[in-house]
Amino acid sequence: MKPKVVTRFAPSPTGFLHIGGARTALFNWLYARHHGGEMRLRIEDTDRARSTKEAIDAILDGLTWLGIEGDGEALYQSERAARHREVAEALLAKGAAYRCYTSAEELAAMRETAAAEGRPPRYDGRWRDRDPSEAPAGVDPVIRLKAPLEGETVIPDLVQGEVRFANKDLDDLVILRSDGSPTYMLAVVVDDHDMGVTTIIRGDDHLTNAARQSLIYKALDWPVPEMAHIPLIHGPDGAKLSKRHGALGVETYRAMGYLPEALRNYLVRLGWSHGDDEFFSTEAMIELFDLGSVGRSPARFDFAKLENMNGHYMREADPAALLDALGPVIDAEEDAPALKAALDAGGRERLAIAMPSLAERAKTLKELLDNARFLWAARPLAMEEKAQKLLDGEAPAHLAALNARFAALPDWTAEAIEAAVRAYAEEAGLKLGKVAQPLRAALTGSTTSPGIFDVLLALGRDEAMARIADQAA
RNA sequence: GCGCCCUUCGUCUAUCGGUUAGGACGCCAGAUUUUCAAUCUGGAAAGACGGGUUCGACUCCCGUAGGGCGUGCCA
Repeated sequence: MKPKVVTRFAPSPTGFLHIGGARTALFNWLYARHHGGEMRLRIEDTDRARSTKEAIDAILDGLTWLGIEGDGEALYQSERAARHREVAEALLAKGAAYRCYTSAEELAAMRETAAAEGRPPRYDGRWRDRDPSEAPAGVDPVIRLKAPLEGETVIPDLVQGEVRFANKDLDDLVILRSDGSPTYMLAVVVDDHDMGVTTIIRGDDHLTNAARQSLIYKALDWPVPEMAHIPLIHGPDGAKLSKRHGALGVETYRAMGYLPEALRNYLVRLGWSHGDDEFFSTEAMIELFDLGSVGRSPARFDFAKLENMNGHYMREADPAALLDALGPVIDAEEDAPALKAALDAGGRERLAIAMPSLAERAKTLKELLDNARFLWAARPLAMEEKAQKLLDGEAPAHLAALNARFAALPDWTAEAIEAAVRAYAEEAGLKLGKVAQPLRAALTGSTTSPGIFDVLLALGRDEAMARIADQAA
């Protein structure tokens, strides 16, 4: 029987959780869930200078928002330095590693000559077999792995297939720095092993590292975990995803009004497919996800498709949940304070009533919010040019007549409102549009809005009639 | 420079030697409609290039071009 699957997501907290990291986390999570296993979290904060508390929180918050939960406590790599050092010493003791006293200047010179001679810049192994007694005084050595000189290292990758590296191309990497701290290469191997990780799923920018790490595993006589290197996500222009090209923190997507389920669905389809299917519930994703269906070519991030999916999920969402999700979007608005004041002054009630109708026609919560602003706009409404035109001719008279009918309605319900407007149109011998458009203009100052009856209802009788009166003859 | 990876409509992808190369987003046209959105119908749109292998290649092999990643006492 195969051991329980354990995957891990190991971000380095030097920035925020960007879209590529989010997808890596998602794949790890799906794979673990699919196999009834666990996904552990590890914060790779070895680089103290560049790791910040804010970044760690942003990553954790981002994962939570996306609905991706790690199992068990998150491991902080920085707390494991002693263990890393211990493993490096053990390697040294068994002769699989050695102390190297080469200075930074020597290393630089080495690379320079290599470049000049057109050779790959690699450490030349000058301390590999040197006697420790030759060590220069006062120099703190690093510990390097005594990597094999010949043969090849094969990574049986679950996504990439068998990837081969000639060992001669892999030099003796540093595993412990001169200050006694572990390098990433060592720390990753030790932590993955100690955490019981069975399957490593990460970006294919780590593919070369996989070979080096594989060498460390072998030197330690530890089993090499299964690996899957997934292709990176590129920006819309095909260039590497950078801060200028869509590599925004997930919290930015939240502020832009995307729903986590939509982002997740979009992300899972970037690189992974299941026939012609596009939409997957969380359960379906977990059930169907497998690494064999992950492609090997990089994908471009496409906001248009994300928006489409987001619209889909917004239409399906619970209106009350949408109202809650609006928070971060409102905070990101330039006029956030005024907006909140308007919402508190009755806007929220109107918004709640109009929500189903609003959600139907917006692709993001940001768009929804923009479309909702007429709800709490101050009278007299500013008229768009095209809206103003709808108020010409007979329109003011019709508005006045409608207001009279509205005033007489016993109840201000969707049914009553619709019946009244339709009856008026019919009696006046007008197509509904002839009545609805002027109404829309008077009520929203615009030519586009949610369904007119929904607008009437959301505004409430008093406000609606007041706005109509402003434009009536 | 060297190593590794990649290459089907504009984008995400299906295809796992034999298909009119399918779907989705976007785009265009039409239908519907109280506007917008949604929805429905239809349309334009792809195998980077050159060689092989094969009865037959998008699919396998080689090369070229293009792209990506790596090449640190960063992670």
